[in-house]
Amino acid sequence: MDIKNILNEKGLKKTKKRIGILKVLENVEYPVDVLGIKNKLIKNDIEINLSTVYRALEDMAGVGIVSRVNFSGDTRVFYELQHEGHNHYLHCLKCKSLVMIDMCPLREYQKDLAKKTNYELVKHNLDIYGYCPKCQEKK
Amino acid sequence: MDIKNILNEKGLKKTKKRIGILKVLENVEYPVDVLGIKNKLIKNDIEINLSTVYRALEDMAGVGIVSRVNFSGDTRVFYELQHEGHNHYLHCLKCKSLVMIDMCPLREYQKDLAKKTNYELVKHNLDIYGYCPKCQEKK
DNA sequence: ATGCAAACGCAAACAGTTTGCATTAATTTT
DNA sequence: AAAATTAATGCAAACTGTTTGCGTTTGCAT
Repeated sequence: MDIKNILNEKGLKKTKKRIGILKVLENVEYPVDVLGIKNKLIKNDIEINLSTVYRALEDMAGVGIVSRVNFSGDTRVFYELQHEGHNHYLHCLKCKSLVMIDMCPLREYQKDLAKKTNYELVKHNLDIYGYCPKCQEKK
Repeated sequence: MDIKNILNEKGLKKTKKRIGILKVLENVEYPVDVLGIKNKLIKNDIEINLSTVYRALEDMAGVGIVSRVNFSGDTRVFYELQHEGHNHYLHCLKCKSLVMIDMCPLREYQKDLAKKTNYELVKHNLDIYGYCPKCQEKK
């Protein structure tokens, strides 16, 4: 994703704060929530109001620059850059750690399903929950 | 699931309100949110306080009678009876309709993944998003 | 029937998110 | 390059969904 131009290309204004948000998302391994983004910006000396972060992300999600993610048992909204592909996560129910799953077993399945149902399918979320090796020991 | 006895079996007290909640969940096609449950109870002349619904569901989720569900772009928590199997949903992004997907392509995949990662996997969420046939016409 | 713990209602607190409005900054027009 | 236009921002307040403390009620074991 070309952070330098994407905002203008999508009809949004290219501001320091929005670019800052995109850089945060670019450097982060997992989806971040709004407060997390604000905190990372402040570490980089970019003062920003929470509602600005909310609005920027909503706008950018609207034009497909970022996408919303949410996880079971957590009411917060997380964001990530809109990936060419898509990500799936393995969650530890105890320590809340997150591991990305590379392989997606659903591409073919989604195609079949689209045919059967006549839906036009655009994305899917897959999250798998369990206990990581460390937390199994503790149990 | 045997609504008559499950509460006592799991060490919870069998009250009218909790039984009412379970009956609501039994008669509902899709996961319901807490307010939805309260409204359905009131229609059945069961007055109940919202916090009672919250606490009852949390307790029942704790002992595995019900399970929490959440959907992309909606921060509310939904509940359903804990199924022997599990459910996956097909979401229309426009009209927000929900269709249950019977077949789960992930059973084998989850087993493999558990072996590879040494996680003890307990559940997964799969939600597929797109546009239903009706909403495709409107576009 | 009595006593104890769990379940309940109510009000208040809380967390995350959204909104209205006045101000500032980015892009467009001149 | 300056002026005009419109989007983006900060701030305070509102709002929604959820949680908590506490006094009262109910279910259930004794």
